[in-house]
Amino acid sequence: MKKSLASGIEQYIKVLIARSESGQIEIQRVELAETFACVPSQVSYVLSTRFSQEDGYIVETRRGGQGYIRITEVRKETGNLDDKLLRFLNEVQAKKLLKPRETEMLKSIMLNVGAGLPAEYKSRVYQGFAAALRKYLNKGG
Amino acid sequence: MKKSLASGIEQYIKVLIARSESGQIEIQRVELAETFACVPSQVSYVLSTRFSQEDGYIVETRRGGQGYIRITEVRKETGNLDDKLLRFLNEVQAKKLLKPRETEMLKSIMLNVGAGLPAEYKSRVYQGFAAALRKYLNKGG
DNA sequence: GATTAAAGGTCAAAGAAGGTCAAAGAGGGA
DNA sequence: TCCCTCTTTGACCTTCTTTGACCTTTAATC
Repeated sequence: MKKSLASGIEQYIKVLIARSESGQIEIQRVELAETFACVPSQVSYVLSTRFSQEDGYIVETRRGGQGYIRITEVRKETGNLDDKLLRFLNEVQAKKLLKPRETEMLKSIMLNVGAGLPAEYKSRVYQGFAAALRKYLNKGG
Repeated sequence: MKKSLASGIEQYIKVLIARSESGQIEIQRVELAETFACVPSQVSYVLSTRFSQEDGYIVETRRGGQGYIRITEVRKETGNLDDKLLRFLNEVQAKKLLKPRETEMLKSIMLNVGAGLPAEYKSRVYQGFAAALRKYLNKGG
């Protein structure tokens, strides 16, 4: 059974991410399309079907000259900032302090905020967020 | 990943400011343009897109002989950022994209997060938050 | 004071990405 | 075969960047 073009691109991206120390890569849509000899929108298709937030990835893009597509893997290793944040929010939700929709919203927002920050600030912002959320919940928000 | 000319100039200016004790620098448009081998208006472009008041800078200029461009980093005006964030969230809620409880929660959390940040990153984090929230809402969260 | 040179300002056009969406194609299963 | 889903393509859109021609302001010079 022949692998689809989409799967090929998917694998390729995943290898790139695996090889990166940071779990984050930047690609150019046209370049990747050229590599696979396909139209650029094919890359968009792969990103939307296999690198969604539910799949554990954050995708940020920039248009114009020197534009890029940045893909960040939200890793599951303990000690990882993103993972810590997710576990924290899960705990909070388990205590019925947040509704599911609220939890999902906060996860989505904070992971996206974090993806755009250099690591040294990400930690700080996440910690500030956790403190702020605790404070909010304690006040009987 | 190659950076755009605009980003390069942006970073260069930010380094100059960081190195200055006063948080204020003076440059000459033509000189900077020559440094980056580009047209002078490119510098104007960078200033208008990345050194606006919203971004936390004040730009003053003087034409004629011995003209200059003075860029001042504003560090105290953090209250405006809060106001802006609150207005943004109010607008979002007015569009019925967030429930009142959610809006209040986000306001409380983000103001607290912001309070713990050095002014120069607060703007960045708030902007990232706004972008992340928009992204979340667009996906039909 | 008038003139000229030396800045910076503006704006629109061209260029360089990525985004979107719908239509056509390909496979697999009932 | 017929359908349904996933994939592939391409036309067209939006956003951000780069460049250049032309304008305005200010200082220096005559």
